[in-house]
Amino acid sequence: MTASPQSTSPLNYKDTLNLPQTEFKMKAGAATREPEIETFWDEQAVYQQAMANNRNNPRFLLHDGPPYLSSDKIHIGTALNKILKDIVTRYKTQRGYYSPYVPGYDGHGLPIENAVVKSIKGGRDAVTPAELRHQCREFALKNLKGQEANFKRLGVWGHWEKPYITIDGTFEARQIELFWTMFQDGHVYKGLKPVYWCTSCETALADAEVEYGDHTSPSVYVAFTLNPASQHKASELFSPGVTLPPIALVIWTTTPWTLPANLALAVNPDLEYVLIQPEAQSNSQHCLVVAAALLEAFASETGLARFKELGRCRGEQLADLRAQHPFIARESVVLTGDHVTTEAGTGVVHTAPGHGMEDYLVCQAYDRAHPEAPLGILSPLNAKGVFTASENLESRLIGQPHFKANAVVIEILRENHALLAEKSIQHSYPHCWRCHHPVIYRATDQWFIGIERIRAEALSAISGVDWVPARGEARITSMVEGRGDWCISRQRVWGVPIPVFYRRDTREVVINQAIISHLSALFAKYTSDIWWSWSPEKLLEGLPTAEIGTAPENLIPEMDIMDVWFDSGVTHTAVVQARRDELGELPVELYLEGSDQHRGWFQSALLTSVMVNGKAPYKTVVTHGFVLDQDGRKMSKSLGNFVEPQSIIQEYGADVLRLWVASVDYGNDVRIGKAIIAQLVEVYKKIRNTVRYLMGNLYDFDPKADSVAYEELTPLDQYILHRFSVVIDTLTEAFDAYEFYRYYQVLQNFCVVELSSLYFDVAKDILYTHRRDSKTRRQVQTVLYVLLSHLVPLLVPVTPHLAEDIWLNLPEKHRWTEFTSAMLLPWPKIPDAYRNTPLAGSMGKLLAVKEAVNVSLEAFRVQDQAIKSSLEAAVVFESSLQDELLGNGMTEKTLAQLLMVSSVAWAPGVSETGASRPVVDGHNSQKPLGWVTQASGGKCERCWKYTAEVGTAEVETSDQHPTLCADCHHAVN
RNA sequence: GGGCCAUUAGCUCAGUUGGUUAGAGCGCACCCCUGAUAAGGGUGAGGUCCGGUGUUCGAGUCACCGAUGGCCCA
Repeated sequence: MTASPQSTSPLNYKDTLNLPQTEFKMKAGAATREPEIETFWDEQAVYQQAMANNRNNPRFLLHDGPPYLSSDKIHIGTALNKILKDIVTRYKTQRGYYSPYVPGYDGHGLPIENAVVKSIKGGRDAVTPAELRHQCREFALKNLKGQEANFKRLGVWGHWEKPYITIDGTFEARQIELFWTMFQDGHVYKGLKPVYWCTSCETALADAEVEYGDHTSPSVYVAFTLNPASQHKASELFSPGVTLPPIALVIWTTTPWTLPANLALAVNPDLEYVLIQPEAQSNSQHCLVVAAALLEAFASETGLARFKELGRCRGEQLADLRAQHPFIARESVVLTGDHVTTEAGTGVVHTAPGHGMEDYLVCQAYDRAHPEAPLGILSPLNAKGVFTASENLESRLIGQPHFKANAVVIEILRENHALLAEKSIQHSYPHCWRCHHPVIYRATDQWFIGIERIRAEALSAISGVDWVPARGEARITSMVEGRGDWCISRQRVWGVPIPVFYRRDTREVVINQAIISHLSALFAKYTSDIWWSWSPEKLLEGLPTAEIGTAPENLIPEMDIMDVWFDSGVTHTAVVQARRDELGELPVELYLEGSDQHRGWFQSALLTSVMVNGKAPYKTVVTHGFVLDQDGRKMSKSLGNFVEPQSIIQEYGADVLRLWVASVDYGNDVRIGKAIIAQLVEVYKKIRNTVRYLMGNLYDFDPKADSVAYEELTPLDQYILHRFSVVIDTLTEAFDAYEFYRYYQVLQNFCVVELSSLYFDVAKDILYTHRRDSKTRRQVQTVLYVLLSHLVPLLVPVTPHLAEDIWLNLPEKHRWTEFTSAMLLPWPKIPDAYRNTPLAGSMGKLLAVKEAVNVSLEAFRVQDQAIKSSLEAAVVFESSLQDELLGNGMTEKTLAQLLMVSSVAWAPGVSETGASRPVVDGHNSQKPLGWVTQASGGKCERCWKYTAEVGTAEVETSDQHPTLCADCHHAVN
């Protein structure tokens, strides 16, 4: 490279152009840039500033549902949830609402307890409950730190200095106060409920703590003979007018030891049942009832060779018949349940509510419908699984462990002629995960919250809430309509204690206002850990015996803890109400969680809120679906299809992940994967480069001094402003309706179609080649500045890092407010004058012509190889179109600019001459609108347009620039 | 096994109360530019509207059955 550039070199003219200048990088460099920006936000306390700015405005409170602290990492679904929330609070803040966001964490519960137990050498028994709780607390707090860092790295803003945590002493203090409130109002009661029980470990097990494995059990068929009144009814049912021998319903069971607790027989209301009479010599003197579909299997299993059918009926007709218990002086009532199937057995199910979950549920339903004669629950076993003395129980059974009781029961059945068949089978059966012994269902004392009394009120509260999407209302309504009482007892240690004592002498429950107030103050100070490490005497120290009701020495503390759903359920009061000075009154504006929370948090919050506050805790509930992989499959270890939010952030940045959240219709399940992220990266770049173009071309523009009045802008300028106003309206509507994917679609479309491919492309010529301070250039810059100043705030809710990166790269003169951070920018409002529908109509026609010209130019370029750049072409339109294409401020010059050709001319009845291509209206191809031809004249070395002026004597003699057109000649001088 | 939901182009989304030839952007292919340059522009090809049956003059849209996937429950 030795030759110096010649004065006529085109390269020289490049230096005379007004090319873009900006410090704003094309590449985001998110991995390093985003954390810098987050540090800036922390240093500037932008969240606190934003809250302070809106402190006295109307409130919009989104109350955070607490993620569970079982891990220090966050799942992609949690990221989706947090980002959605962040989009909402940022947008509402921009709209002027006071919209604080207090992050929450859920820190009690079995998964944490189990994880900690696993890490302890020697397991649960190696440590005291107090020590175990200490470790659980450490574990939860460690995870909180991890999750918090992950959430902040998503760009989520909020009150990170003071989140709420369900394991805080102050929270626990509120929680037992709320328990007391419900207790006082009669919502809390003690009852029996079957739970998985390991008689070897003598402990209750959660569902997650049982493992299934093979087990050998006796399989017996047992006859339950109807009592006399029912005998008559059944007889009429199956065989009217005929006197039948005694009728018995036949059940099948693999747990004969549960027969002493039998209280009912369940049939399926929709199944057909058949009554048969075995022929003599068989081992039954009764007529037998079984499901018709199972008759054949039943006959073969019991060796019933010959029998005759006496009649049939539907299950629901059997309801309310009463049978005699085969060996206890008690009746067993026939009830109906959909859980009865024809998969196995007889279609009549032995029902012992103390020993089976379905049995329990179906009996609860029966008791709700028959409050005058409830069945109740029987479970005559102690913690070791040994039969205890109970009413009418055979003495042979008392003292027997349940697994030995099987043989005794079978013996008794045989003696009583109730045993139709017996054998041994192998089947899948639940076992304890610790000792691997078979487990049983055993009814134990549990604390419940009654639902019946508040069900109607809860349902009416539901109908007053705005559910988004709307189908959520039907979902939670049917769940609340059908649910039973809420068992809040858990036989664990990592949780808030159920704050009651029992008297040693009378076993009476002791709880009162004085005790709760006292405990609450202690919990707030020391946390509920003291329940496990302090004696009742110490817990109640300073409280007069008179206020307790008995001497502290006479008290035993309840050892059950509360269901974690109770913890998180009451945050409306334990957090929002408790911090009402900061957060305001209930109900809050919004709960926003995954759709699984219809059964979880939405419901636990609603029920507790209705009980203590008499209303729903929220005005609106938004739910989102689950995150699946790009093939629509659930993420699982075996498929190895997990998408980690951290890895996306590391590679592409949090804003790309946030853009993903904004791009999907979260009302249904959403997908994520490599290809989807790749697409979002492209869109992110497009938006970023759109802004970069704006910034680069405004470097010499002072909005105060250089702006051009709207009326003096060109039609294209005004059209873009019109389109932009429509876009902002649409985005606002989309955000108000929580339809963020519309934001994504519309914003992307605007950047691609209106800006990049139309306006920016056309404007380049003016921006680069016209004189710096020319009016034409200032017109364009005026529009660019409006776009920039209104676009940045639009980016804040979804891509805050990008918005801030722009703001920090903006020169002082381009900042339209004095805010230190883009996060404080209000939502944009565009002047009404920019809405110009008539202009949009006329410009629409011109743009259709531009499309048609583009097609012709493409053919001219590719097929004819007549041009390369479109500036090498000119367009000759049919003269009659002149009125349509010009006017309204449009001239030949601006029309050529719009079409990006060198010139536009008119000719009557133009026809193909030489190298040319017709311009055809796509919808009406009969006659061409005109023709594209090669531009005539010389190429201006500066603006690259072809004009007759280049090289003419006039230009040549006047200065040193013989290769420039007239316009450039002016611009250069 | 039951309840609820979803399924339109490779991807993300539109498709009015049933009404012409089902749209957009991205991606892809080809081409242009090299003065937004790890950018920009143009043109074009992509659809068994998950499948089947039915209602209707007419179905992506309504009804029923089924498939796949998801959530909740058992």
